[in-house]
Amino acid sequence: MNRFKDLLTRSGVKLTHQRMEIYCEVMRASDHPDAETVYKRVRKRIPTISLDTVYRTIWLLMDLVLITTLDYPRERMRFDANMTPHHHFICASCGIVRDFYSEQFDNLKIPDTVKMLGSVERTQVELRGLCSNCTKRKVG
Amino acid sequence: MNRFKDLLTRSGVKLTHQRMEIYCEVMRASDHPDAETVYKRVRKRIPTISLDTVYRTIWLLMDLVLITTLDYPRERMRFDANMTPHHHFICASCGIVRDFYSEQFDNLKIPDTVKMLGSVERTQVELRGLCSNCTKRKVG
DNA sequence: CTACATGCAAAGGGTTTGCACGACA
DNA sequence: TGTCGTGCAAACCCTTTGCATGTAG
Repeated sequence: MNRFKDLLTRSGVKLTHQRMEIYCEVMRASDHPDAETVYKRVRKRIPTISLDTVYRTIWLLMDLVLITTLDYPRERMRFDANMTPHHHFICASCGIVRDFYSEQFDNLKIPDTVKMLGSVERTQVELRGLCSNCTKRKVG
Repeated sequence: MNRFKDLLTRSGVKLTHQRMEIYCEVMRASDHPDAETVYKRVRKRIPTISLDTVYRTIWLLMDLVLITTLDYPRERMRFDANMTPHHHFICASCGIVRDFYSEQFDNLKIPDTVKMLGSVERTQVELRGLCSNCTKRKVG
């Protein structure tokens, strides 16, 4: 929590109680809540908070790398007709997604802790980073 | 393509040229297009096609497990303040996402083919299947 | 004090739906 | 020929934005 305050201050961003409550709420949650859910929960403590403050704060926290999205970079839905086992390299900057193949990744040993959660039908590895194009662009 | 026709017929679904073109287009694409992009491309061959037919066909193809989404199950955006390395178990039926930890998965050896695509900063494994709740529900 | 954050309400944009017409089987 | 699929346009819903007010630093 102190780390949170420091980071906000050092980033030149104001420390409001809305921001603190929203961050706490997402931290506390283990169910990967959506914006609406965060909003409802935070409203128990700050009844006057608005949904758009939740959104604005969430994007702020993402810029500060304090939280992430479960989904791919903020985008519309994208589709894939490649139904053979494959994996994804995702560029964090431009959002491009490249398929790649790896027998090693196709056959990962499923941890016992996961077997208790349910049955696994598909294994997919996601590697995130900077694609070579975006790397060049940042250097140049 | 014959497999496609068979599957549609066996599913009691009509084989229209719109459906064929949309499936072909998603098959052919290697860039994980969104609905709008598929729409634009298919329109070159069927100028009168409409965007909502693209959407309806895409959901149909997903039900037939002929294509997938890059994203998590059709949903709103969800957030995660767990910034320590972790992985996800996703239930294909109810959409619940459970975190789990695995040092093996944290330290996967990156294939050389990926190193040529760009630099990897984060490795995350996604295991999809049926959670124990949904398994029970289907059996019961 | 002053710039930045918030709340409200309205706009935006991707996706879905109702309905009448058209086309596969 | 009957049923299902399509196109159109409007509805829907999540998310974003503009603006006046409030507040942290």
